[in-house]
Amino acid sequence: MHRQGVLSGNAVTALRRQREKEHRYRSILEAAERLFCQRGYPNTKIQDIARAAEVAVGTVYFYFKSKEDLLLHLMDAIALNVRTLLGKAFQSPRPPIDRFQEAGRAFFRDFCLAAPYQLIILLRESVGISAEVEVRRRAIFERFHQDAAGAILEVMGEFGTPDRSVAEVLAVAIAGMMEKVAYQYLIWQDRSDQLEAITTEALAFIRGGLLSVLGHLYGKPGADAGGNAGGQRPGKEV
Amino acid sequence: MHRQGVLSGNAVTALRRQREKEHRYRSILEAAERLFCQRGYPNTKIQDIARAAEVAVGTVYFYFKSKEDLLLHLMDAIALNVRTLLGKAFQSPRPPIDRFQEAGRAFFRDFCLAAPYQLIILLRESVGISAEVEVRRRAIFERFHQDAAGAILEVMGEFGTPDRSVAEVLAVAIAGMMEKVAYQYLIWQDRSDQLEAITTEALAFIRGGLLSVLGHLYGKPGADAGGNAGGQRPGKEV
Amino acid sequence: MHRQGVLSGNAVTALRRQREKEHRYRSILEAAERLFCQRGYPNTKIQDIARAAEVAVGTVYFYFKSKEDLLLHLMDAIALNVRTLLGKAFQSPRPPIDRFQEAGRAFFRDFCLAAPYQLIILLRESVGISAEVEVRRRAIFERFHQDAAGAILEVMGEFGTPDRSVAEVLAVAIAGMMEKVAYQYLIWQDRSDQLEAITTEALAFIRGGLLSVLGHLYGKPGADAGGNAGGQRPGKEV
Amino acid sequence: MHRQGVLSGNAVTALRRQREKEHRYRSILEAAERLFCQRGYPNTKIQDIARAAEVAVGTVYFYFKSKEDLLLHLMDAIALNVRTLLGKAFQSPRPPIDRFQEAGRAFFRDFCLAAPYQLIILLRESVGISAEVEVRRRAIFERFHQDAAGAILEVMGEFGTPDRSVAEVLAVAIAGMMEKVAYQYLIWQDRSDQLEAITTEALAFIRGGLLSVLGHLYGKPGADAGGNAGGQRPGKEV
DNA sequence: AATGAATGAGATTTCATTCAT
DNA sequence: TATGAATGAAATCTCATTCAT
Repeated sequence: MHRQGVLSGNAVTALRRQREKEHRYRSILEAAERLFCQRGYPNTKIQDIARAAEVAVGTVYFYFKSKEDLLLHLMDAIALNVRTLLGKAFQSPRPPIDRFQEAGRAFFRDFCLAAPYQLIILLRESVGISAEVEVRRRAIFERFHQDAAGAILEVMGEFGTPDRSVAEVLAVAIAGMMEKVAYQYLIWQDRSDQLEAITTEALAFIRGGLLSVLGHLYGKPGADAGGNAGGQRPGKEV
Repeated sequence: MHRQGVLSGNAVTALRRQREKEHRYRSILEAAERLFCQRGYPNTKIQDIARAAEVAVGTVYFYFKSKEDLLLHLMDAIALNVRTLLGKAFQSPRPPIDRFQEAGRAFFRDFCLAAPYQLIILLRESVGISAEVEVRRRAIFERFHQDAAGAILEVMGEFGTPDRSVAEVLAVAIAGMMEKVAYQYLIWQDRSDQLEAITTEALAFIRGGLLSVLGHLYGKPGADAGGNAGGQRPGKEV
Repeated sequence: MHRQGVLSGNAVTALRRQREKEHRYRSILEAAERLFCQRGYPNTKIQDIARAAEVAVGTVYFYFKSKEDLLLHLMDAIALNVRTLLGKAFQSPRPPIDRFQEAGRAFFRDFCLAAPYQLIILLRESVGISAEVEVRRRAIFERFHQDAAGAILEVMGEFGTPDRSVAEVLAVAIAGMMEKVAYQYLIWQDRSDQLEAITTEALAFIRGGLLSVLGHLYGKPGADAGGNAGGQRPGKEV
Repeated sequence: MHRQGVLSGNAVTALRRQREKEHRYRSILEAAERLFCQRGYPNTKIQDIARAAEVAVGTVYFYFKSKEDLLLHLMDAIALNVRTLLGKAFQSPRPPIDRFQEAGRAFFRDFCLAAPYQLIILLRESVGISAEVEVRRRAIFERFHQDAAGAILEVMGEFGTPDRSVAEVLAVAIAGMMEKVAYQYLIWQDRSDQLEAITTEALAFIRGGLLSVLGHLYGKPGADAGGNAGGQRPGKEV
């Protein structure tokens, strides 16, 4: 009815609709995220999600093919979030070995603490749902591992010829460690207030393990001098 | 009527029945273990379990209160199995730091490889089922962590005054590493044939990380010489 | 888009839907009423009700929380029906004692004969189902008794000071009589064709009993000279 | 092994067994009676009854064909009990009309108060179970009604020619009253301490009603001076 | 006679998904 | 697009009854 500037009323309406649509999409995703964490995926009904997102059940199905699809979208969004975060840390201008510390801190501080629901979805609620979800989980973690392995290869490059297969095992080990620490101290216990100290311990462990393995691998007996260098480490870094 | 020295017919009968009862109980548990792993807990119907165990549905419910109860019993049996295994390794007469390697190898070789279904139940199928199952999971892992922390405290004892809270964080980290490596290389990928090498890498990482942290903690700059000492390690141990 | 004076298409649609919803609700209630009576509550499966009401099983559960809930709603509807009926009779402009006859006739003619299924639900199918159903049953009958006691108190008022506790016992007794007569001659035997006569006997009995008790209560000697007097009454009335 | 008197050991054993058998039978019946009342027939499992009677499930089935059969036996035992009780009262040497009072008091005092579980089985737990149980219930009550009708016929005999069909209606009405009063004041409310007074009211009501109806029937004027009070009324009503 | 483990048909209830409006 | 009533397949669990010992 009213025209504003150059946009016709319809155009304005279209824009608003677009905005509302995106808003709805996000509402649903957020409601699902929260409810999956609070009640568990199998105990969360589409009805609940619809109610929480203030839309009708049918609307959920307009935006997502199925309940599982909703979970998959959620997982993707979360994965993107983590990866972006870790990506930045890994691109730090600091020495390769330190980038690890940075990534670790980012993981705990900017992901686990900042978005605990997402952590829970990734580590608990998406486990054991179905073959397809498990495939997606695996793909997501595979990418994390590749990123981490890439970072390790860089560290290796400073010692000698990088060994991809060793790097991969180490990447998996490191990822496992961090996931478990997060699960233990943020999901099972709530020690978010002591997370700083816990993070420091864990990262020291990782750095030590890493340097030790590399030391052996490349026969640098003083390799762990890196640990020495790191000796001053804990306090300074990050 | 009664013969002295031999069991009366009734006694023999009673014994046999007892045996059969236990056999049925185990049949059901084993069928459930297999099916939960193959199809996933939520996709396994009580009917399937009954069929696989060659009993009637009602019989499953005679032995177990509910499907969840069946899972809990399964988890307990598995936990007992792992703990017994690790317990033996941790009681080895070798130096504390080496016991870790031993426990690690036992975990991979005697548990993960020997009973992959149990590994899957523990790490995947019991995740995200219900609050009660999660409580049990946590309790089980808590015990593992305590065991590992105990072993770390012994290692610490050789350096100086043991610090329980650090030991716990390290125990969690190490457990996480091993779980993840097992999940990645036995559940997601099947690299059981390369498990030997993977185990070695992982354990070297753990030993290195451990010694490095302890070195710093107790101010032994050469701590990582431990890594050196460990240098002889990789090849020999196991 | 909108026409003044008539309902817009949407509004018409909404209205029709509302009507259909109510229609379905009633269909289910009626199907349940019939089946509960014909087969008995425990032998009536939700599936049967759904089939009879021409809806899906899930639809029954959309309208009613559970099978028991369905029964409770049914009981409430029936109770409302009876109470309305009796209420009208009790508000008759005739002398209090006559209102009883009126209510009695209404009960037999307009309720028992007109809606035998409802009678059966109230007296047979809702008995012994569960504690909750029993509570509801009791509440329903309690209200009937209060109504009847109220009517008795009015009769008493014509004799002297009303005595509530006596009125209540009499109300219960009268209600019991009528229920039993209905059960015997309409549920157990089918003497609906002779109900007129049976009703007359029963109501005469009630009137006689009532007057006799009141006579004694308010010290009208001879009131019950052995039933000497009642003579004029029964034959004529009704 | 031991002989006593003339009975051989086997005979003694046989006797003991017979005693034990009867004891078991009664234990089961009593356990069922109690549990049916406490939890309701449908919520009582054969298992529960067996446990309460301290026998095995199979033993219950040795003595009773089915759960329903158990209930039927229970009902029969109860019916026998009531009938015996009422029979004695009705055979009293007192005037026929007074025998009613006696039977009424016996019902409330010696049956309802003395064996509330039996009352509950008869009035609540055997209702709506199955067609067969309902048939038995009806047969039992039919017999009560016949007994009562017989007593009424005797009363009638003192007035004139007995009218069986009227007697039957009155019997049903009286039975209904007493059942309802018992249900209301012993099952729904517990007013067992005031039962004396309640009984008196109810019996006065019955006597009054009875005499009034008979007065009219046999044209004894003055039969119900109480009716006198009501006297102005009767003709008009209804 | 007594036992109690085993049976299995069957009922209630749930809930992801659809689709007419 | 959005709605929400309707669907119905499917799964858990119950429990009366049986029967080998």
